[in-house]
Amino acid sequence: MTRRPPGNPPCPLRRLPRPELPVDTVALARFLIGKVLVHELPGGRLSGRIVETEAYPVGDPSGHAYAGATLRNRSLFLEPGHAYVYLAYGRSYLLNISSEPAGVGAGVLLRALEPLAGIAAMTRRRGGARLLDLARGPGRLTMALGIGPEYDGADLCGGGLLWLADALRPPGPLGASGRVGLSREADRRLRFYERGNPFVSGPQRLRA
DNA sequence: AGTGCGATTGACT
DNA sequence: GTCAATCGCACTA
Repeated sequence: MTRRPPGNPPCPLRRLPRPELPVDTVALARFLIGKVLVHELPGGRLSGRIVETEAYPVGDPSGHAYAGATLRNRSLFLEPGHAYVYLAYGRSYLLNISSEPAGVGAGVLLRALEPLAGIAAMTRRRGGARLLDLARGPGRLTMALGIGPEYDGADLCGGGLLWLADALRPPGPLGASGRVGLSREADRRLRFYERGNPFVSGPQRLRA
């Protein structure tokens, strides 16, 4: 290992500018695999490599924007790269990244991260969970990185504390499967993941 | 004002 | 593998 001068970040991370994000929902879901989600906190940086996503495109009856904009889902109608955070089952906050042009409601759910920076802090936030379980699952991911409802509507391409970085290395081959936990549209292959990555969530039958 | 229901998780058989 | 916890939101009356 090469020694670096103190104070330098161990890895160079490049912020993803909005023009580089695919506007199309499914394209964005595939694009995000391998990219890095970063949360800057006073205690240090928390980050993880995105290894699993799900697309909720326009016209999808399972999508939260399907019935039109409401106070809850309005973040899905923002330009690509905004956060849509909502509470599921009264206990877990789930993070989506909006897609499609402004005024069109669609997004991509982040389902799992491979932890990179701040692993000790993430482990504390997750109550001492094992490394493999730190951010494996959409609710676990937000708990590990300290992402809550205060980030609903935040611009991840806008210079804030929560942001997207380019991949440190190219992702391996992508797998595709049906989405997890849906009663409707379960057959559509809108879940994407890095094949063989142990940090991917989901039932075994969906791993393939 | 009341009701039903999740894009889940962790504990338990 | 099964199952209950938990609460904001959308919808009905």
